[in-house]
Amino acid sequence: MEYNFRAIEKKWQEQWKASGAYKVSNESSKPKFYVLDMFPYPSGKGLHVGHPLGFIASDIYARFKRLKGYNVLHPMGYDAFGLPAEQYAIEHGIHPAVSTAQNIQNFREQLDNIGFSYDWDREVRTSEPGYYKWTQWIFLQLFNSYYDRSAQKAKSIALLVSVFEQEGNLNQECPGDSSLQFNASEWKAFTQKEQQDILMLYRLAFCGYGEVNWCEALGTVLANDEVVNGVSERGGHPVVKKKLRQWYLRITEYADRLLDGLKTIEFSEAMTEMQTNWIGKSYGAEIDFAIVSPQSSAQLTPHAAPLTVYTTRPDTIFGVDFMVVAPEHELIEKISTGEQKAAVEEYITYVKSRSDRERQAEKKISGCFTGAYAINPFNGKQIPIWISEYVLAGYGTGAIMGVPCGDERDHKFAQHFKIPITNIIGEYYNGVEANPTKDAKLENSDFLNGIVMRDAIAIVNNRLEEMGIGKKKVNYKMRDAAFSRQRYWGEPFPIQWKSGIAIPLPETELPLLLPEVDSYSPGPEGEGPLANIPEWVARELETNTMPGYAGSSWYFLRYMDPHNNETFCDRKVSDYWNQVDLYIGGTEHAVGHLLYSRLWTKVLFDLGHIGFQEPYKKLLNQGMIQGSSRFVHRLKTDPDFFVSHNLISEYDTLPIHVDVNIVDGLELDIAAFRIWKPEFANVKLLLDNNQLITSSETDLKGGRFICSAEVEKMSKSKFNTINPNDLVNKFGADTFRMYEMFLGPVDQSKPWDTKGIEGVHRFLKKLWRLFFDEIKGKLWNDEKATDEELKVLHRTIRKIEDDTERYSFNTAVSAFMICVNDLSDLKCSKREILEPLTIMLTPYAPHIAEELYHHLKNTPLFAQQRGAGGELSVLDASYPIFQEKYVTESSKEYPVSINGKVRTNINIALDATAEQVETIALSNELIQKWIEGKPVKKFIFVKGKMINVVV
RNA sequence: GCCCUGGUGGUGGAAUUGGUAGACACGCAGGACUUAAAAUCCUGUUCGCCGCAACGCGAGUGCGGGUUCAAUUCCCGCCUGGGGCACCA
Repeated sequence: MEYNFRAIEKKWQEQWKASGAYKVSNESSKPKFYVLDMFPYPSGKGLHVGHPLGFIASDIYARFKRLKGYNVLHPMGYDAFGLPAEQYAIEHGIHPAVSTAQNIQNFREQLDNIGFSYDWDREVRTSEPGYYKWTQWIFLQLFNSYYDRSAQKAKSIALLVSVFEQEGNLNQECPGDSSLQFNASEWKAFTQKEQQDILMLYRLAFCGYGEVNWCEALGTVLANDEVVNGVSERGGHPVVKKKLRQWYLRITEYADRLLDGLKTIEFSEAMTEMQTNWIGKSYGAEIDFAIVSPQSSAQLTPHAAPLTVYTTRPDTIFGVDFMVVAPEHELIEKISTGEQKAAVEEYITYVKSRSDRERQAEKKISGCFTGAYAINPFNGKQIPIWISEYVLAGYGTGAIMGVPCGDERDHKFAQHFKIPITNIIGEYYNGVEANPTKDAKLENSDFLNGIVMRDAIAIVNNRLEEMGIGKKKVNYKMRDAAFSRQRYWGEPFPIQWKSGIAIPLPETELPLLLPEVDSYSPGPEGEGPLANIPEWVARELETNTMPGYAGSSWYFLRYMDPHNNETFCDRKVSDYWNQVDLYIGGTEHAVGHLLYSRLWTKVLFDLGHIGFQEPYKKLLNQGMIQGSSRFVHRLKTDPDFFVSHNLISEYDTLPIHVDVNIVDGLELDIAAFRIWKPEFANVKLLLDNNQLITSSETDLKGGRFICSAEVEKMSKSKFNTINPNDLVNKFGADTFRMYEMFLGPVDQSKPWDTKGIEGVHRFLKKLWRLFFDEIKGKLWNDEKATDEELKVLHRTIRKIEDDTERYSFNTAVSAFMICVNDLSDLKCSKREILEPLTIMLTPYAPHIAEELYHHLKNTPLFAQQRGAGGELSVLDASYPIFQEKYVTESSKEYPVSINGKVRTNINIALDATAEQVETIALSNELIQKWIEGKPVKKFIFVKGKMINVVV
């Protein structure tokens, strides 16, 4: 009987489906465990081998926990709204709902192939009305809430209104406009529109104006991704910044809580750092500088408005040699003087054509003097005001003070424009590069001279506050999250506009269904496609739709209670399942999805809808599977002539992508190549041994055609994608699952390489042969296991359990291999050993495990024990328990090194004392030889590890 | 420009992070079985040197320093692959 994986896998997949083996109940006496994958966007390209890496890891962990006696929630669904489906609709006229459904079906087939343990009854699709009804509902919660800063939590906006009626906004600083102040009677005197405009400045979901990438030629707004070098990626049309009405989420109010929450969850250090950097909390000060402009060469005119800069280093105020304001800064127009005006305008025009990204990455220093000067409030020094693209309008006040001796970028700026540099840190500054130290004693700093910079910060802050020209200020890099898109394929906002007032739809009218449209093209004036629908516009409904991250911000909750029509998720149910215990996905969502879903969770918590405020207890990042592309090299002068890679230095060639599937290692399958594309059918190939072959020749004359290789993103256009289906067909799901894990640590990025998959497949066949012999048939028996066999088993139990628990799936696979190798050597086919092994293997290779388990259990004895009709599945077996007594050793082969070099091994009892060990070791002949009679300086003995003799 | 990650045999990786570098697997070489192939099994496989061999010696975890009895692991300085950026005053 041989290992017929195709029949076995098909049989058990059907059986598990029929028996509802993966159905999960919300009620159980077992402890709960929630394992979640980042749900995929169902793209038209289908799954490639990179996708399942995380899915397999989570499936292994979920099945492992199930065997360990947990009630495990392990769902899957689709993040089904998104731009690609809309793009596809524009190009092909196919409704996004239709193409999305097709893609989902395709994904599902691929997923089913691999044998995941998802409870498909809980599937969610964010684009289904039954789902987005609740996305809209949560949006209304956000819309109807504000952030109470003193209580540090979200509260109902109705509450805020009653506060305003009693005391105005005296104790409720306005997050949208900190200068806004009114008392109770003023509030009551406002018109309804005025009141609503004010409330908008408080709401957690609010409407405002913001800049977007606008492409006039395409008549649409573009994502940053779609803009390359100031033009649209598609078509290369110019893109400009345009202000549009936008919805936002007031995530900035939650900055501190998002920061604090990181301490309560297990994210990787890198991930925590990324989120921390994104939030970007900094402590500094805002300082007002008076401005003067020369009216004539002799006369300086003061300006009414000051230049306010934000700095984290007020202690360096005497080192300020110039100011830089962002090119968008509103002051520029007022302060730039006649002589400089033209240059300033020219510079601003140049900057406008550039993206923020380009501006930041630019190595070349650019800038323009405005002609105006700021006055240092402490010593009256005139400081030139420049504009430069490296200062961004969106951060701080959009203006900085340049301290060249302490900041590298300022230093380069000063050097480039030959601005004299004031040294305030003495020998800490070497004149060549800036030194951002806080340890220097200040010099050239008036009343701060001799004070350590670190201490000077508070002194300057106090002085500025006394003078009324500065205040301490905490700043965040993070900005409020833009929450609207001028697109079709997303959730409609449940908002009507009446006389400029946003009115939420009553909950009873949810879901507000996404209407059918004739065309998916954008609406007029940068509005979304919904603006093209007369009925929609007539109802005065919002024409924007929600962004992709809306639906994914709360999907983990819907899985818990997916069919509930009364509420997004029953509170009792969310109390039971609680946080996601293990969340697996890629780092690409480090700051987007992961931050937004944390925000939504906190708001839902504040409003009392759920009982926890961090969605994910533990996050595991899977590495990216890269593609390993192959290239053939073609003569530049002759498109029908290809040169083997080892010879290209002698020719002028161009690399061309070739399908990795027709290259074995680096050797091209020439016959397959000629068939691959018709244009290659008759080409000439110069082989590695300098033999030239033409289309008619099949004899390779002992040569090979060698390709070159490069690691790139996995993508269809690079012909380096591998479809998991092909591998599953060839080797089976169990082999595929184990091979993906065997590839390396799950969190490490690596290029895909199929060539080792045979080894894993051989392992499963070898395991099979412990159970069955081709001639003798059944091998397993009920003989008593020997100590040695039990030692092999229990070592394996310890290793697999430990490795699985710490997500080291690659080493677990190798532990299985070692175990099966050992058992084969021992010719052990005893049930006592094989049964626990089979159970342990279940998370990794469920199909073969179930098959073998059933063979083992297919005896009258077990049938009797089970009773009539008793279901039997390895999925619910109990995990073998490790027993120390089988693996304890009494002695160890100690490596002995002399002066750090290992010279020999000696076997010493583990319970030997240090003195005994020293005596034994030093009397050893070989060790004596190496000591060469020299005195022993030091004898180091690390129990259970090694011995080192220093002479 | 800034941030985060990696760099170990021919290849993927192991060494649970100071304590025997190269587990496990691929590939390769040789052999057994076979008419042959597939499958399977056995042996060898970091590099260099000496040698018939056992053994032995030396080098070795990107490069150069350092700390230590002991460094893939810790520190300093470089080189380099990959990923991300709204980067921060």
